[in-house]
Amino acid sequence: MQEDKGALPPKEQFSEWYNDILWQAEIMDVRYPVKGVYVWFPHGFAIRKATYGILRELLDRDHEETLFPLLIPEQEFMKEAEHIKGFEEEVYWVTHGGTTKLDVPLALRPTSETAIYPMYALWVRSHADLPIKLYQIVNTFRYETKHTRPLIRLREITSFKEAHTVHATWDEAESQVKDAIALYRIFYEMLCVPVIVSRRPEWDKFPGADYTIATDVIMPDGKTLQAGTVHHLGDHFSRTFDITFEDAEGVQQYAYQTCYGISERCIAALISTHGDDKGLVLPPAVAPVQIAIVPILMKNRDEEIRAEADKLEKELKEAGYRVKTDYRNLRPGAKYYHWEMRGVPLRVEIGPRDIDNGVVMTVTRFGEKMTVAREALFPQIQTIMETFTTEMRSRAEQKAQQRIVAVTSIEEAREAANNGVAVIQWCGNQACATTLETELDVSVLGSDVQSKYIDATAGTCIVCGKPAHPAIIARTY
RNA sequence: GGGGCAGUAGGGUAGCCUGGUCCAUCCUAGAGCGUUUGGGACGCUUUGACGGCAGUUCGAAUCUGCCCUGCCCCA
Repeated sequence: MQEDKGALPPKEQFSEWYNDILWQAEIMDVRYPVKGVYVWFPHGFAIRKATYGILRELLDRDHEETLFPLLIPEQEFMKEAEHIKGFEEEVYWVTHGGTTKLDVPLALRPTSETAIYPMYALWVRSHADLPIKLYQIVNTFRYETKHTRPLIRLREITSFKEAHTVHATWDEAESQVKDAIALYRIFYEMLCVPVIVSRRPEWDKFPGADYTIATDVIMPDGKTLQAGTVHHLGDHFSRTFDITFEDAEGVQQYAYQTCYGISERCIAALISTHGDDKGLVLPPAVAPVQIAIVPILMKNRDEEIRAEADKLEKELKEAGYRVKTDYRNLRPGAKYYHWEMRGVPLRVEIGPRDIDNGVVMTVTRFGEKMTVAREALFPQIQTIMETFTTEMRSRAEQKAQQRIVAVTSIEEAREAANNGVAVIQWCGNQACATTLETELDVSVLGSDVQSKYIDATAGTCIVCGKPAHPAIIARTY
């Protein structure tokens, strides 16, 4: 038993596992010599491309994609007081052009409100221009002072999908918030990643928002990862940036806005939710290689086997699958480990015995082996892929459910939050939240929790005993 | 923000305390040739490293300082 043959640390050691899998499954190269910024390997980038393809497809149904500049002039950036306060310690400033000091310092966007909204002020004239629903997928910069981590806490976020909408009324904006949450739910459903939706506490909302709804994912070590936020901006930014429209009666009104974002944390959630001791496990929808064909080459029948594998590859590609045939000069076992590490959902083996019997061997990433008649392969493969996706989803759901525990005392909460998400009753008072946060070393994620595993029944506050509603607490990334 | 530990081929490491024989060890990986192939193949040949700058010294991977980078703990 040689353990160190490219094997991962066990997933129970999540931190080590995570760092290692990024390297071994060729997702990110962390060796770039600037803190907090990393390089996408082609395989990781292909996962990103497929994942963001889904996100784009969902958004494109009623949004338009756009692209705003990376640089934001200081005077625009400084307009919204709360917004600045939320970001001022994290902004990178461009102060020079060559050796010349700039008259106006330029911020590298930490998020694009202050880049987009001055333009919205120009674009929005009448109620007929509304609603506006735009999004962009861009890189953003934040000078993180805490520990940076690939895909999770970055100084350059490379894959920030941010949508910015403008509406005539507060209610219409709220309805957009609900649409956005629904959209994020579908997105994570397609990644087979369970999420918990909740309303962030007042002190934790987006700087300059009326309120913030967030989606959290429970990681294998029990900490939660914020993997999507939706903000109702009210009219704070429209007042600041003077985004007004003429209503049907001819009166100038301030517009109402929302914005919502998802970053490459969704990839971190994808990897962490599904991966196992052998490597990545990817849903077929985002797997760069959906089917790996491993020909079992024998010297005396080499050409015949290659011809069969080629034919199989051609047919699978014509059926629309992303397929790779592995002709490398390695033992078959080495190839199995290779593709398992990279999360390929289905492996198809074809060797002399199979050819003689008119079959192929199929093996899913969960290790389920099946001999399938060559003639009957096509309907079978589709079924296998669908069943596999369903199985991924239910395994992930089960793990998530196990980590969500409703509790009625602070001691129980300590225990539950140490292992996942504790569902408590909370009166909504910040003092009670602070008590919990400091005593248990957790964060109050939010209230108005939307999850099928969490009961919405009211009760009494776990800290002060006053009337309360369910809230969730956890250790966070 | 505070404290601790570390940086040696592409990856993982030995050597450092006690400076010299270290043109730096082992595993892995890469390249070439050949034999192999139903769960991590084998043989031969070969490539490749002391984070950066300064200092101490006859001599530095080894000691000192600063910088850069990474990891861990605490707020």
